[in-house]
Amino acid sequence: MQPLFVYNTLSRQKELFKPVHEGRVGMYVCGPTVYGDGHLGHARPAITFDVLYRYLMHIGYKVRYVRNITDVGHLEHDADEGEDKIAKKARLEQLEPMEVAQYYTNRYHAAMDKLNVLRPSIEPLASGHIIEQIELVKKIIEKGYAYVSNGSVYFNLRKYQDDFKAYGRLSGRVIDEMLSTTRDLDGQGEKQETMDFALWKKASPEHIMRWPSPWSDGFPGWHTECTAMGTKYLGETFDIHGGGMDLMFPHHESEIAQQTSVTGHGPCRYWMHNNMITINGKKMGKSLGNFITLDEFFSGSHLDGDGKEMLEQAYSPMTIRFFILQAHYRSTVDFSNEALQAAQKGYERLMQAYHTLGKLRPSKVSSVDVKGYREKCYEAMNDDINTPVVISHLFDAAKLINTVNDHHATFTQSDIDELKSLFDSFVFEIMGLRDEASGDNSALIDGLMQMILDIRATAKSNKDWATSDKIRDALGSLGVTVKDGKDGASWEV
RNA sequence: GGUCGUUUGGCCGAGGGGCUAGGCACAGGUCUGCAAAACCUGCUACUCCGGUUCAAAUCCGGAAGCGACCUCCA
Repeated sequence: MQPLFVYNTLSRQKELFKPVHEGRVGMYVCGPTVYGDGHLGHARPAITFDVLYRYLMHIGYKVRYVRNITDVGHLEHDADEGEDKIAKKARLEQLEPMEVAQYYTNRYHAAMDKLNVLRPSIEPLASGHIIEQIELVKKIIEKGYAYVSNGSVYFNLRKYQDDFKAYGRLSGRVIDEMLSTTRDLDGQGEKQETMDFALWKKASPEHIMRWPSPWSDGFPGWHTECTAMGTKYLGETFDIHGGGMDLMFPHHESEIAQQTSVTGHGPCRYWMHNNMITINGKKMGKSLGNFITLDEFFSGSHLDGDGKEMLEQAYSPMTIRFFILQAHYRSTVDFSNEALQAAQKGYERLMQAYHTLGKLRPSKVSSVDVKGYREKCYEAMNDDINTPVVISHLFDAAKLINTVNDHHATFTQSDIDELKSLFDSFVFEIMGLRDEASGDNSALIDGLMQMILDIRATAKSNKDWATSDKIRDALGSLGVTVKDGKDGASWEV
C-alpha cells in the first residue's frame, strides 16, 4: 500500500493517511445545490475528489464515496424574505421545486459525465433524508445543545463552546471573542445569540418547500443534511470529508459542532478543501455573477455582463479537466483563454505521445532508463495528490517517447510496455483523462486513412504536388492534419 | 475592521536553504518540395526592505499588492 500523505485542514499540515477500518475508506464530499447550471467552480471539487477517489481505489482501498445533492436549497443571501434558492427559482419559473431540482441534477450529471468524473458510490438527496435530519435535531435537543424558538430550532453555540471549545478550530477562527462581543440579546429575533445557527426553520406561509416536524411545518437548516447523511452512510467517524474552501466556515464548522454535540467528536479524521477558481483574480461564483457554465466552455460561447464574448474558442471537457489538474488542488487557479489554450496543447501533446508509443518498434537494447517515472509519479500522488508534478513527469516520459520515435534513442519491448502501463495507470485510470481523439470506429478510419495516405505517397513519389496537396487540404478541411515525417506520413484529428 | 492564505520568467504553474521543475508562447537550427509535427539549442524567474547563514526564491521580521472567509444576513 502506498504511503499517502494528505493535507488535513484541521491540523494545517500533511498527515499520513490511515483509515479507520483497514483497507477501507469512507469519503464524503459536499455536492452541488441544484438550482442552476454547473460552472467551472463546480468542476474543481468534483475533479479534485474524483482523482482522490480514483487514487485510493488504485492503491488498493475499497472506497465508499458519498456526494450529496442539495435539493432543499440554502437560503438566498439577498433573498427578499426567508426564501430558499430552489423555492425561489421554482416560483419564478412556475415549476414544482422538485422539477427544478431534477432538471439541474440531470444537467449536473451530464456535465460531470463529460468531464469523466466517476459517479459516487452513494449520491443522497437532502429531500430524501428529512426524517434523518429531524432525528438529528431531536438528538441535539436531547443533549441540550439546541433550543426551540417560535417553531424553529437553533443550535446553542455558547453552551457548545463552553463544553467543547471546538467551534472555530477548523477555520482558524476565535469564536469565543465573537460570542463575548455580541451581548445584546434583545431584538435579535428568535435567536439567543447572533452566532447561533438554525437546525430547523419554520416555513413562512409562502414558502413552498416544507415538511412536517415536531416543531413546525418547515425545512431543515443548511448544515444538517451533511451530518445526517454522512453518519447514515459512513458512520459516526469516517475518514475524509471534502469540499470547497468556501464551505469551511460556517458550513463545515457547524457540521463539526452538530456531530460533536451528539457524539462528543467530529465526523471525520481528515478534512480536505480545494481552493477556488478565479476569473480576473476574483472568485468565480454564482453570487458574483462572474461564472462561466461548463456547457458554455464546451460550446465556446459566453457573454459577460457587458455583452462581451469571454471565450475565444470552445474548450473540450478534457481540456478543462487537464487545466484543473495542472494546478495543485489547494492553489487558486485563474481562468484565462491563454491558460486554457496552453492546457489544450499540453493535453494533446500527452495524448499524441501515447499514440506514438503504440507505433514504436522495439530495439534489442535500450539506450535510456525508463524506470523511475512510475516511482516519481507515485511519490507526487502520495504528496497530497500533487497532480501538476505527476503531469510534469509524464511530459518527461512523452519527450522520451518522441526522442525514440525520432531515432535518437531506443526502447526495448519491455520499455514500451512499461511506459504504456505508466500512461494507462496515471493518465487514464488515476487522473481520469480520456483520449478524446480516438473514436469508436477507429479501426475503420485507420484503414481508410492508410489508404488515402498511400495514394498521396504515390503522388508524392511522382512529384505530383497538386494531388498530394489536394489530399492534404481536403483532409485539413475535415479537421484531419497530415504530418509528413521521415518514415512516411501520419495523421491526427 | 478581524482571521487566514498568497505574491515565481511573456503567460500558466510546481518546488521550498546550495543541485534542470514542467507546459504554453517566442527565437535559431535539424528534417522536409512546401507546411505542420517531432527533435536540438536559446530565453533561467522567484513583490520590496531588513535579518539569520559559508550559502535564501526557500528560514525569521517588517512593508506593499492580491484574494478568500468572516463582521450585516441563516
